[in-house]
Order: sequence, then C-alpha cells, then structure tokens
Amino acid sequence: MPDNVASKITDSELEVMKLLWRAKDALPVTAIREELQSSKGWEPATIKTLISRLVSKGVVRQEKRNVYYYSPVISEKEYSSWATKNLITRIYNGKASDLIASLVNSDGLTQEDIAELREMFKVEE
Amino acid sequence: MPDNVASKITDSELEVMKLLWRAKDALPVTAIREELQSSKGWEPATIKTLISRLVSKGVVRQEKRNVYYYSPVISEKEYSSWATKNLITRIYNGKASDLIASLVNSDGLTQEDIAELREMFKVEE
DNA sequence: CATCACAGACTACAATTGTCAACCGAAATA
DNA sequence: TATTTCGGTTGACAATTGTAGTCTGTGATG
Repeated sequence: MPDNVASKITDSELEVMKLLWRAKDALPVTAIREELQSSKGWEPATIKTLISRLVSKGVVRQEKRNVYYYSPVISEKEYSSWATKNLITRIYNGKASDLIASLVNSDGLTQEDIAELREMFKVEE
Repeated sequence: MPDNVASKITDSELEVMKLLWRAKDALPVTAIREELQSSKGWEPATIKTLISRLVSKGVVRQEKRNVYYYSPVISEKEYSSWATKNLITRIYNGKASDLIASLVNSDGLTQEDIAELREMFKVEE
C-alpha cells in the first residue's frame, strides 16, 4: 500500500518514526526533541525539519491541542514489512526464500535465531 | 566489509550492477548500453554516468583493452547479504528472526517459500 | 504586565541522485 | 583518406536528503 509513502521515509526521518512508534500516544515536539537531541545529537532545528517533512509526506499526523501532538500514520509493522518486501523485490527477484537462504549462508543468523526459526517452521500436527 | 562501499550503490546504479553480475565476463560499454537502453529506456549518457559513478565508488573495476571492460568488484552475494543485514540492523533491531517473523505475519511468503523453509529448518537428527 | 522560551513556518546550503547533453579523440567504415 | 560513430570525460540541473539558522507569535513564568 504505502509504496508512495513508506518509500519516502529517509534514514534520519526513520529515527523520528521509531520514537513515535515506541510512544503509546501522540507526542509534542518537546518530547521528541528531548529524546533525539541527546540520543542523536541533533539540533532542535534539525528535529523540527524532520518532523515537518514527515508530516508533509503524510506519514505523521498532527493533532492540534495547545501545541501540535504528533503520531504515526503508518505502523511500524506496516513499514517494516513494506521495507522487507521492497528488498526482496529489488534484490532477491521477488523470492522471499532467497532472502532467507542468503541469511543462512552468510552467517546472518545466530544460534538463537535458528532455534526460533526451527520453532516457527516446525511441522505441527 | 563493504559498508562504505555497498551502501553507496543507488537504485539506478544497482541496475547496472545486476547486469554486470549476470555477465560471466567483463563487458564493454557497448554491451551494457545495448541492454539498458532497451530494458530501462535510458539514454547512453545516463548509462555512461552510472558506470563512471560505480567506478569512482570502487564497486566496478575497469580493465583496459581496446576500450575499457567493466566488471563488478563486489559479488552479488556480498551485496545482497550486506543489504539484508543492513535492513535487519536498521529496522529489526538486529534480530534476523524478527525479519522472518515479519514475513510470516504479513503474507510475505508463498506456500512454496514456507515449504522450503520447513525443509531448511527441519530439526534433523 | 514584562519577559522568556520555544513551537511552527520559512529559508539555507552542501552532498547525493536521477537524467542527460556537449565535447574530444580514436576506431571503424566508406 | 575523409567521415561517421561512439567511448570517455566533464558539465549540468532539478529533486531529495542531512543538517541547521531565523523570525514570529504565544503560552509560561517572574
């Protein structure tokens, strides 16, 4: 669905999205600024720019109160599954299992991952 | 390894890389141009630009003969496993199994994929 | 009420990306 | 040999991205 939407979230913007996703409710700039300023070392101006870009891209909604409160329009799950399918299309010729095979063959999986996957794909009867 | 390398391959450039990966040997511009001109509808100038950018980025090597012959410096496998790990780091908090879980939960897998995965993660004793 | 801090809107600016044109010299061809 | 073709190099230009400054109005605080 969000090809025209999610594809436009850039790396820096993604950091803002992650914060919004973590938050249960809409956040005012203050809260966003506080967190990202220390975690990312960004100037307030930078953070404000990122927020407005996300709003104009339609992936963040603003809700007027005293001050605007911001919340994500697309969920993290939507975004990540979109991003994953996108990767599969772009570099695995659309074959999801090729992606996984690549992970398996390139040490991309920890023992833990493998255990989880065994569980996940166990043939349950 | 190629964080500073692969991360710099852009979408358009990737099309050129794919062609070079498919080719067994180094290719002259002529061959690259012929294919991409029709498949992508790009002007020769565009194709030449993409090739030189790839060369300056160090991901394509040029070999002097009568005319330069171009071949990839990084393999498709290297690139795709790098891109996959990158995705996992960026949006799955480093957990490969989260990526796979996302695929499972978002209809990203065909029946065939699932069958293959069952096979792949079968607990063999 | 006077002042301050800050949200929101606008501007800025360099680097990257997607596309392409122009020029120049060498190889191919007439 | 004269001409055409095209590879390689350089330049171009708009859109996007990363990062940040300025200005204005208003809510918070003294």
